[in-house]
Amino acid sequence: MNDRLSDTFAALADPTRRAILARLASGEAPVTELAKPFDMSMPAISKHLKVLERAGLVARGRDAQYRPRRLEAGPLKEAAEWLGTYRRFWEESFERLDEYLHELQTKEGKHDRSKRKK
Amino acid sequence: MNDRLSDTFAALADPTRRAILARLASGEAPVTELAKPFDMSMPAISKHLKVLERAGLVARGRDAQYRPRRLEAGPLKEAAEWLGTYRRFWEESFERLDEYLHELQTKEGKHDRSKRKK
DNA sequence: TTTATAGTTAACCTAATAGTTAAGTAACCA
DNA sequence: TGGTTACTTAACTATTAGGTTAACTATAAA
Repeated sequence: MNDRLSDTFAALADPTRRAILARLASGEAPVTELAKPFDMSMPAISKHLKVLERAGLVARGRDAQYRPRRLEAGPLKEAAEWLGTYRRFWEESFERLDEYLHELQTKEGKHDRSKRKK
Repeated sequence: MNDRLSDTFAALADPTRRAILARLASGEAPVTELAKPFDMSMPAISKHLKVLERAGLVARGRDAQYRPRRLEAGPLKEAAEWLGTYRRFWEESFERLDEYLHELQTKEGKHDRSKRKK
């Protein structure tokens, strides 16, 4: 998995990492603070952060002994754009559902009452 | 990784699988056809398909000895919605870049020329 | 009834992931 | 100077992922 999109999706495929991003959405934070919500060792968090950094989703700052992380949205945008090319498929299914419901409504009572609930 | 979103992102984190989805976007297809573009054994493709199916991205039909796959967009929609909650971040960075460029333009030559390259 | 086509399952290998503990580095604080 | 806080790195372990070949199943076609 060497391409950008693969790295991004792989980074997002973990709830801990998504939670870290969610936290960073409300502002930059040092590692110890990012680690707080998780029942996990510091090195484990460090590794998750490294994954997020390699994917370009998170950047590392420095402030005294702190290494505050901040969100970098570029790769999220790319991922969203990739998904966007499939938008018509989920919109289509709504159209079909719509169509189906409409059909049910207009054909109401014409046949198959026996199988209708209540 | 047991949650839906993790399974979805994990499934998307592989270029072969994304290419399979892209192919399925232009209509359902049997496994042998899906396999054609790849220099990879059939069982490998079978495994990729299984990953896509477990994530709910692909459904399996049957027609004689064929097991045609089709795209299921539901999980793509969920993923897109998750990403959408971060939209303001990539829009914001454009705003900030814009702002910065504007600032550069209006403050041009006022200070710190010494540190400017070239 | 045999043969070919389409696909899956099993068994195996290697490399990467996700976690651990223990030890190291860097900056501040008394 | 010496301790404390905030990390990171190293070394290890267990599990999962992605690939292979070989063998199996199911349907069609001769």
